[in-house]
Amino acid sequence: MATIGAVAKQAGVSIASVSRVINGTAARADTEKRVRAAIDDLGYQPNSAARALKVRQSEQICLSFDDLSNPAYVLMTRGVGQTLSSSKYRLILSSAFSSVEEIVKHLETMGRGFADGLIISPIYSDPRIAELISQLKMPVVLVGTMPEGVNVDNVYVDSAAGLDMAIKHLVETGRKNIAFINGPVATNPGRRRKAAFEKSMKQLNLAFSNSSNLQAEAFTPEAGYRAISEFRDLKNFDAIICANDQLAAGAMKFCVEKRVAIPRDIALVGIDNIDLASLLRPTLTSVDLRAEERGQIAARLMLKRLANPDSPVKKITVQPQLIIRESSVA
Amino acid sequence: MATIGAVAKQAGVSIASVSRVINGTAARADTEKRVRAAIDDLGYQPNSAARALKVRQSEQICLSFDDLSNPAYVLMTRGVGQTLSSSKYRLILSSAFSSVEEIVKHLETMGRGFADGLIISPIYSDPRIAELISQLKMPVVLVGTMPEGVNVDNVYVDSAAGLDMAIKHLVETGRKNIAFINGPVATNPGRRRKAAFEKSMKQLNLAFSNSSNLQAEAFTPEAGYRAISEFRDLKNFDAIICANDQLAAGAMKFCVEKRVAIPRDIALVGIDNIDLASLLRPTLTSVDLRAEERGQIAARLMLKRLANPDSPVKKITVQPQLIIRESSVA
DNA sequence: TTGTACGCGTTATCAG
DNA sequence: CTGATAACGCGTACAA
Repeated sequence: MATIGAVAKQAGVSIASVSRVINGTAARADTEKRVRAAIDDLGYQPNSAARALKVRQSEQICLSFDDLSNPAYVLMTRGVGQTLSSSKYRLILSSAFSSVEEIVKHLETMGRGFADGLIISPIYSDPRIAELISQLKMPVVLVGTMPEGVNVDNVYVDSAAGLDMAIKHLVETGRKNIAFINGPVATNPGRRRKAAFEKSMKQLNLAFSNSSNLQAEAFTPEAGYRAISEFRDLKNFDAIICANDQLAAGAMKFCVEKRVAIPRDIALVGIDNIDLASLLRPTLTSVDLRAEERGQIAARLMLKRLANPDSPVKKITVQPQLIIRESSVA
Repeated sequence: MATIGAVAKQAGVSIASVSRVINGTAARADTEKRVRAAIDDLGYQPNSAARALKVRQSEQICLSFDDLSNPAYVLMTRGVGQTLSSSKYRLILSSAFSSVEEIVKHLETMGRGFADGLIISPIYSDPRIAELISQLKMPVVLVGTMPEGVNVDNVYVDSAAGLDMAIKHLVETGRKNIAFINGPVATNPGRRRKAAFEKSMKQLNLAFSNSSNLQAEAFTPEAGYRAISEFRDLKNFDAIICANDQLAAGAMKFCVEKRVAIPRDIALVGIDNIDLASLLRPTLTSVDLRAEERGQIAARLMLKRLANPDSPVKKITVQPQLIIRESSVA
């Protein structure tokens, strides 16, 4: 590979001049022209390792989350990727964190400086994670619930409000007995959605019990299918809210098989509004948590922070939106 | 951030010794112990830019493809990510290539050395792309159809065989008039699937014409919906094959709305076997192109090539599998 | 405006 | 087995 030295020789100038041309510092017109010609000629590309070593910047941003099999994270990744693609930063992806240990290990490697910033959406809460994030020397944008004691840029979606919208919508359309199929309550979303559900139900004076509140073992369709099959009697309910669309898809599948009519017998509402929601039959009413938009916002926050490291920490809250489809209205 | 020098001072040894301990070269037991203690103490992490500069390796692998909104690529990304996560390599993602220009630009930046290898799945064929890939100094694994004149590791799925399986399955289950909804024929998959469809149809002596061969403007459900609505009369057909599951989902939606019964009036078959296929109603018969597995294989090929740069070029062919579901059998 | 020379943090060579 | 030291390729004082 051609180095800056080779370009300098070819152009008959010093390496300093080549560097200046590349980095846009002043240079005489004809110098610049010769340098550019040499660069083209040799197909020169600045070595990123050398550059990174010198300027202490990798031009890379790391995006970390639990798992790419969740379409909501795919949407987020798309948002981040889109925004980053018009910047100088590359996207490095780090997913598949099945345990707190793995996140901790990953966070520790951040010290190597291979990324200038970290956008992270941790599914688990753990003091170690919070501690490590706080100690990172690089900018961090956290997507999701901020752990205790962490103070970084944050993009947050008010999923409680979303759940509330869903419940109110169901009540307004005449439903009275609402069940909830949650994901693992060991996760942040699981815990938060459980709390939000119970709060809204109480506020609206709606009855609910442990038996109307199921916990699936994952945020997947299969888990949703298994979860709904554990209800003693579906006839006790006229509506089910699922903690995400994938769970809802599984639940819907079960209903179809058991000839439970949706929405006539039971209304079904999901969360996330992934593409799937409009392809199911009946189409699925869902609370749009704007994952792609959150990804874009997170990336923009990161770019701003990188450009201006000392600006005050920002928290951006995204409002969910209820997308009403066939699964909840006759 | 602590440097290797700081560790050396703290441990009372030379930086060379620290380096040796880190890289596992011989060292006396007590030297090693002191160095390790110092490393722990200072929370030292080797700087990856400096290391990359010296050893000419970035420990990063770049995965490039068209677009993350296609679930098949998400599967592939998962496969690659999984395999890479148990290696020392990081995954850098480069998607959203809407034009040949962008791919060319991206390929040119590869010369910067920020990645040790490139796994690429180009949706477009272009001589410039082929040329650039051939000239890259780094290992490349190509997922998909090899362009003319390119000679790199390749993982290939015999989608023609898959299409053939689908057609035979339809014929065996009594279908006679088979239509094909293709994606953009400007793309590699589009072109190949068109050719494969026509070849299989001829071989089986099945009638088909231009009017039974539609071209959607993208590989999306919306495009599938619009495409199927352009058939003059659906009654002319008793089966439709779609170039991917997303197109099929759109087509299915249209059929549901128009009260065309699937599979009674029309059988529907998709390609890719993404999660969606088993969630649709009716569930969708689909040709599994094993995207996730191809991702794993591609990553493994890359790791092998990196470990052994001079081994002969490999081509691994993956066999598709027809997953029969409700949309094609009564 | 241009060129020389140094240093970024590592690894690897070569004497001891 | 260890320590001093020369690269790796680039950016930038500083001097011209």
